[in-house]
Amino acid sequence: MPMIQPVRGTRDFYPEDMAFRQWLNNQIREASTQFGYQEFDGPFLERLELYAAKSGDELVKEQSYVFPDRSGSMIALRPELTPSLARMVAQRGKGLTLPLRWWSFGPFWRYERKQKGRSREFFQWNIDLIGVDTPEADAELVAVAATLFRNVGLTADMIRIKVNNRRLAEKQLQKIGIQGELLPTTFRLIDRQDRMTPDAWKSYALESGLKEEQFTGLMKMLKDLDAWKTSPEMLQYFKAAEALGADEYLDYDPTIIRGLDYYTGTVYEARDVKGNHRSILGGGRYDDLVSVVGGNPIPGTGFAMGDVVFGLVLDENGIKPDLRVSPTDILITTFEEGGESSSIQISTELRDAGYRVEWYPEPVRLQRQFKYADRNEIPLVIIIGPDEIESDKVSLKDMVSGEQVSFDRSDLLTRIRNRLVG
RNA sequence: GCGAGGGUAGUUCAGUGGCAGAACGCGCGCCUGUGGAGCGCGAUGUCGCGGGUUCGAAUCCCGUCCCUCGCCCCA
Repeated sequence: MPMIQPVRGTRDFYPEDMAFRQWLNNQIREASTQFGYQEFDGPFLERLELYAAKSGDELVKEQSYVFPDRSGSMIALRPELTPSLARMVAQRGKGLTLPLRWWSFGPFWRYERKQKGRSREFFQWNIDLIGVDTPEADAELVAVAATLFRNVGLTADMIRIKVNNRRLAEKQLQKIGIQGELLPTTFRLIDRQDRMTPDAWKSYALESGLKEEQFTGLMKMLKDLDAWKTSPEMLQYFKAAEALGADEYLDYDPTIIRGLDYYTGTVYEARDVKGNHRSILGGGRYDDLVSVVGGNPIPGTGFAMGDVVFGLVLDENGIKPDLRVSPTDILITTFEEGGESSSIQISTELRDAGYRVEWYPEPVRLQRQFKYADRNEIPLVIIIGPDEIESDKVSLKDMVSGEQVSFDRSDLLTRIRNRLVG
């Protein structure tokens, strides 16, 4: 029988992969909770309409896994979390004590062509601050991200967070006569600049309805790295970021505008400095999302970070953690067959004392058993063979130092507790 | 949906018409109850699948499936 293919775009998590996923989850939990954020999660399945309400065109029509359930309702595997969050907030309505600081780490699905940094099934960290519309709130989110980066060893010369503000951009565009219907078009245009050649981009701009002088104005605007100084909101934002210790990662970048329609203020994304990867995280302020799903308007700000690019960037910078896969503290060697062997008895005794213990499940050559302990980086090995049983002793080997001692079996727990032999 | 490159041992790959290979990993021995380093020995396999050309195909031709990378979109 031929091997059945895994579903395209999914990943198998072997123990070593699972160790990384769990490590990432822990790092995310650590950074989030340091700022008082509470963990939550939405369902993995949602009604399709929830996404149709906002995320709009591409994400819903082209990239969602959609299927009818047995009652005929159209169901989607969640492609993002923000609409669920908005729904959950709207549902509880006034019962919630604002502001809300919520975070989540879980799986998402997008039906797209697999490529570097992108898979169809991926994990994402979402974190949001809801109920406040101050620049300080936006700055806090970036500070949480910066905390994670620092904790895992990603320094400011490895990655940058590029920030802009849509209200500022709107104001600037207004000055060159771009407003109304031309505004979203121009945002999309800005978003695509780095993916097109200058010539192609220019003709795309003119086709989109920009006049020649507006195009020139736009070019000038995208090169003005001081424009943020004209925005009180951004001045306040950068000041807060500095107080929060996050400014070392931050750059103002007028070309950052972001594709999603619901952003209203601050927008940002983190990229690796070398530019070898897609964005590590992206987010911003959305001030009327909750009302879209039927609640009272509540402002919010937050971002999402995918696990795939994050892992690639850690790897490239040589700071991906070397994680131990086996949880075992102590391996008990086995010499004899039979259910009542001393090996099993000792393993139970040590487990009752709170240690993580495994016994070698068959009496193979000792060499194999030690090799097994070595490969799994098990720090301690107990040898209990005919010699030990006859003299009522136990031998203990420290796999790191290589030292081995023999002592009375009755001393076992004390000797283990003291760990280092001698 | 469009474009490019691939598929040979567990893994990474070499092999372009004539015996199916290397490295790493794995197993065994040196070492009768002791891992990591070294040396020696050993096992690897539907050459993605189907068809065709040929005395002979991993190699050439046709078809097909799958993987990777890019475009689109995005974490």
